[in-house]
This record gives sequence, structure tokens and C-alpha cells, in this order.
Amino acid sequence: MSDDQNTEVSESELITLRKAKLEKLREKGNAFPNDYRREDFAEDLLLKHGQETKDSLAETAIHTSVAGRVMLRRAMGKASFVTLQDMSGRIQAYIRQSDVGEDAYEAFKAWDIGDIVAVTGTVMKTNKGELSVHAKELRMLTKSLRPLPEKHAGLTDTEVRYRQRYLDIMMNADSREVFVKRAKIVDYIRRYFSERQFMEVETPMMLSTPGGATAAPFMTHYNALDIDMYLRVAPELNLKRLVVGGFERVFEINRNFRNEGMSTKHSPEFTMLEFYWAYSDYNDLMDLTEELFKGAAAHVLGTTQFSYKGTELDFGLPFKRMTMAEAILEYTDFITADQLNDEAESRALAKKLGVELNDVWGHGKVVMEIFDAAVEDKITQPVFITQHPTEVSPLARRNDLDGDITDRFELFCMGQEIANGFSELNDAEDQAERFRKQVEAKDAGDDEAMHYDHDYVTALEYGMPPTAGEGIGIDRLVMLLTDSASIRDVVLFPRMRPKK
RNA sequence: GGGGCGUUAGCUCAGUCGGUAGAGCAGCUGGCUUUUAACUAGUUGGUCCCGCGUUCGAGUCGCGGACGCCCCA
Repeated sequence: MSDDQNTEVSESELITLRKAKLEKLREKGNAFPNDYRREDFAEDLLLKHGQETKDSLAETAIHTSVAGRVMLRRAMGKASFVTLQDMSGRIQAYIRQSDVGEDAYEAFKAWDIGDIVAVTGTVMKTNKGELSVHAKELRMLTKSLRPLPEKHAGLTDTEVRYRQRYLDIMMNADSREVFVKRAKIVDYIRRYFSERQFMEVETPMMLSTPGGATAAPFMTHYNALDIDMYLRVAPELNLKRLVVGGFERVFEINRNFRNEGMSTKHSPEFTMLEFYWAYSDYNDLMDLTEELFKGAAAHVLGTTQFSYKGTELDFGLPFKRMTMAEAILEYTDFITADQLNDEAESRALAKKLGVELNDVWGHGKVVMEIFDAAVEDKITQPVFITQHPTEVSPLARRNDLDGDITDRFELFCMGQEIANGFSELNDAEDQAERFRKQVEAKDAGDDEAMHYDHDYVTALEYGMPPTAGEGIGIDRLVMLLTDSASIRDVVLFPRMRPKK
């Protein structure tokens, strides 16, 4: 909820009552103590003592102290159970008036669902066999002023789940699990590259010349210099400057910003892994990608086989590889190789597919558009599409046998682009020519075309070793591995339209 | 940008043909010393997303708008 919302105007009776309870706590002393130290997590107690019997636990009377948020309450006169939730899981506490004393029990009765409390006592098991903490001492640590969502149905309203993510992760274990897996995936990727002598770096988010991808940038203004700046659309050019400098293996996991619409597949800011690897080519990248995806799936899921929206996927198998032209022929039944090789006929095909053609587009751009319109959505199983037209790949190395195509690939899976990599163009003169072509396209009205980056050309003139580089969309990879239908489900605080 | 669906109590949701707004949970007042979404008796709580219109009368019908979800381009 945004700050300007009317949190005061229509405050409910429930909040008023809780505020009165807080006021009483303030009168008695420090209502927000900070001296409590937890001894055990819920999950650790279950792992350590879950198998022991009620009797043996009663005998040993192991001391413990747990803290967390009150999620459930079951009061039976002079004895009660409360279920606490901490970051590891849930544990039940058994609270008896005869154990904690009348005053403490009275104070306990004022506890509300949502309060953050501590329970100190001994580990026990109930008659029904649930591991619990038998309370000797109780502490209120933070009074909660707002009622939690309903205890059983939980919080289902998608909008509230996104706007008030803290409620979502408080109430929905599935949602917590997605973000835990996301953290594990990123952790796995970091270790994968670190172990292979790649160095993690951070390059600027704010640039005076955006570049590295064909995408519309966000603009901002730097007051001290009085200049307009752009949020980066990709870190690519800076990372390759580092390769020129001699950091021959670098990677960065960070945000990119693209000034486009939002959808279930697109977020205006998204997390990308980019890495550059000197003395390798795009075939090496494809091999590495297969290995990385296989390892990530095994690491977070315990298996390489999983299902996404009901489709079975297996990252343990090699991914299919086909050229863009081959893919167009395979996924359509009305296009021939001869037509695709002919510019005029390609234009006719694109038009037939509903592409809005632009006169300044060359043959390569038209072929790319045909692919986007006719193939991309139809791909389910992971496949590397290779040999993109040079016209749409201004930073990629030309193929040795055919200069109109590049040594490039994109990995597609479930209708989405997951990765994009290529052998890097390290011919400074060719790069200069490619930038000129981009500027021509920009002048002709293409707001996604690249800017001419003079310093990048200068860097290449010093010499960049033969290198391959790749970008992997982390959000989309997480979507696949967590079976999430929307990118908003894997981004903690997704961009939402401001509430009026 | 186009289409479909949704928005009712703190939460999850009903609401018939247009006739004075309902349930469960939460809350409040009680009962209950091993419960499991505890049980149990009673009870409070509403800008029906916003605006305009039709009508004797609108949560319900019409138009416009906001926000969200999904599909399509």
C-alpha cells in the first residue's frame, strides 16, 4: 500500500483495539524490547527432537527458547496452544496458567494473531504427538496492530500479494518457497562461475550512452552535471571493456531496465546474468549453458526433470540446436527455403504473418520478424536457435562462411527467450560500421536501435581477445524452475500501476 | 492498443426477478488444563471500487472511469 493511502481515515475497530493493548504495554515499560536472544529455530527443534517420544522428552526436559509470529491460537481456559512461525517454519507452544503464573497468563490472553513473541521453556510432545515448547516464560516482543488475513484461506488476492508482498510471504508457504528457490538459483550460478575463474564485477546502472541491446531505455537527469542519463538496458559493452583490459573471464548478475510494456513475461526492470569468456566461442557457450541449467535444476529441485504449466521438461538432456532458417521451416508449413532466401518473398511472408513492415528494414530484420511471429511462441522444449542475421546482431561476430549471419544463439523454452549469446565481434572497424547502421535505423525512427558508442570502438581498437559472451534472464529461469506463470510471481516487489 | 473476467465486513466468499446486506474465519463477552483450521454459547462490524443515469426504489440494469487478473496484437 502506498504512503498516501488513507490508513488513518477509515481505521477499523480491530486496529483501535490493538492500539489500546499497545498503549497498556507502553504504560508497563518498554513495549518494543530488543534484549531477547533466540536459542532455536522451529525447524531445528523438529529435526533434533521430532523422533523422540513424549516420555523421553518429559524426562530430559531440554531447555529451549523460540520466537516468531503468532499464526494460530487455541485457548482452553487455563491452558492454551499457540502456533509460532519463524523463518525456518512453525512450532507450537503449550502455555499453562499453572506453569507461567496468573499474571503472565492474563498478559498472554491479550496476545493477538500476528504478534511477535518469544516462548522459553522445555521441549515436549503432546498426546497427539506434536513437538511443542512447554512454556515457562513468555515475552511480547512486538505488538501487531493490524489483523492478519484469514488463517485458513490465507491471502489470495493477487493484487494484494504483489503490492503487500510481506503479507504474501507471511501467509503463503508456496510464495516463500519460490523466493527461497530463487536465492538458491542465484547462489548456484555465482558459485558455478566463481569456481571456473570468472570474476564477479559491477558496472554502472546509469550511463550517458546506453547500449548493449536493442531496447528503449529509461531516461533520468543528473542535476550536478546537468545532463540526461540513461538507465542501462544491458551491461554488455562495459563487460567487454573489462575483457579488453585483461579481465578475461567476468560475470555480472544485476538489473537491466527496458522502457517497454509489462506483461506476464516482461518486467521493466529484470535481473540478468551476463558473462564474457575469452578464448571461447558460441558453441562453448551452448555447452556451458546446458551444464549450468542442468546443475541449477538439480541443485534447487533435486532433479533435472520438472513440469512447467503441465509440460514436462528435462534439463538433464542436451538441448536441440537449429538455425533460425531451419526453425522457420520446421515450425511453419507454408514457407520454403527459397522464399526465405529471397528478400522480396520474405517481405511477402512477413506481411502474411501480420508483421507491420518497415521500408528501411533489410532482409535480415525481415527474417527475424518472421521468426518472432511464426516460431517463438510455438517452442516448448528448450532449443538453441542459431545463426541470427547480422543486421539484427550488431555486436556479434560474423559467421566465417556467410557474413550475413552471425555466430549467435538464443535459447528458447516454453515460448520465452531465456538466454542470448554469441561469439563477440572484436573487429573494431566492422563494429564501427555496425554502429553506423544502427544510427541510421535510429534516425529512421527505430527507438530501439543502438547509439554509436565511440569509446567502445576505441577499446576494441586496442584489441579484444577472441571472446564469447552471453546473457541469461534470471527471472525467466526462475519462472521455469518454480512453475510460475507470471514474472511477477518471481519478483519480490513487482512494478504496479500506482493506486489513485 | 483490443477483448473477457473480477472488485461486497479486517480476510475468504455468497447475494435469486430491481424491494431496507449475508456466511465462515478474525474481533468482542463467556465456558473449557494436551488442542490441531480446537470446540462451544452469545455478539459487534458495511462508502457493496468511484461517478453519472434509468427507476417509486440499484450491490443487482445502462453509460463513463479506476485498479487487478487472463487472453490476443
